[in-house]
Amino acid sequence: MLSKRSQYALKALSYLTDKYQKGPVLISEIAKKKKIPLKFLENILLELKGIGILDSKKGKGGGYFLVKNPAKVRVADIIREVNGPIALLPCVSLYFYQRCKDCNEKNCELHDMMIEVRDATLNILEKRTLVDLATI
Amino acid sequence: MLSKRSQYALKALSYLTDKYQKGPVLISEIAKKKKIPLKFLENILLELKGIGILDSKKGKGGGYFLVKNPAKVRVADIIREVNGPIALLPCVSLYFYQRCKDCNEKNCELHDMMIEVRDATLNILEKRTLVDLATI
DNA sequence: TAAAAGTCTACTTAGTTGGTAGGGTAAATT
DNA sequence: AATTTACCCTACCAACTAAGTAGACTTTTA
Repeated sequence: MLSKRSQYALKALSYLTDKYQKGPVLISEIAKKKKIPLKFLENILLELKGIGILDSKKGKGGGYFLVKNPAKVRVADIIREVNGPIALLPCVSLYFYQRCKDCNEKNCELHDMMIEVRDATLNILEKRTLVDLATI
Repeated sequence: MLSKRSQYALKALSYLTDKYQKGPVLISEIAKKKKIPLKFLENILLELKGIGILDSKKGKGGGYFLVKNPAKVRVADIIREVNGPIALLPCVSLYFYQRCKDCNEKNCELHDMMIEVRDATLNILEKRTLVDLATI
């Protein structure tokens, strides 16, 4: 399951995609429209700014805005950043790979099936971008 | 990600599938062969017995054994029991459905995509059974 | 009746989730 | 230059989950 944090991140990005190239958007506006706790959202947006998807402007007339083209930001990458691995096991994760101790992958009963699940999931999440989350 | 508990459950069931209809298997044997902490495994097997997949026999010559035909036990159902929902959001889960508060599904930005991911995953996990996890 | 084997209850330790509170700091407007 | 607006940062917290550990108890069978 995705964390609330991830859900909120995707929803906030959806809103900012709607407002792409229309100037900064207040955190409080996003929070209200997407029904996200304000201070929690603040923290999430900061993380997204940290990885260069968003930028912000201070002072009057400030707020957050997308800096990357939303058509180029993949949903899978947002989930990886905010939520963590997409795969069901660390030993089949592409971005968070960790060897199983006490189980060599070559003859692991679960390995092949989990690779399949991962690929089926990525086949969807790596093809979707923020544009697919836009509501307008 | 799957919990350790789920991984252990699947591995233990894999072993018991190998030994299907060959009499009870000691917890300690499963623990050793599959490298699972003994007391943790004990607890997991008890849960699996509780849902009627396994049964056990006490005393000397006792142990655990599969009671269901392993070809009829779906991996998806084990994961649901031990790990919980397979879907990424409660509002798209078939067995653990919960309505999103503050977001109506009809016009939720995430809903359709998450349904797709769920179906792609189930398409694999509901077709695999314990027989697919057997090593012999 | 002793030994083997599963059953049950309780506890621990560590980490994560989903927040809340409050002040600090930078920038724009007046 | 002062003020306001709005982002930035640190700390804290309660509840929950994961991943075990410990130890006593009960049942079976040789």
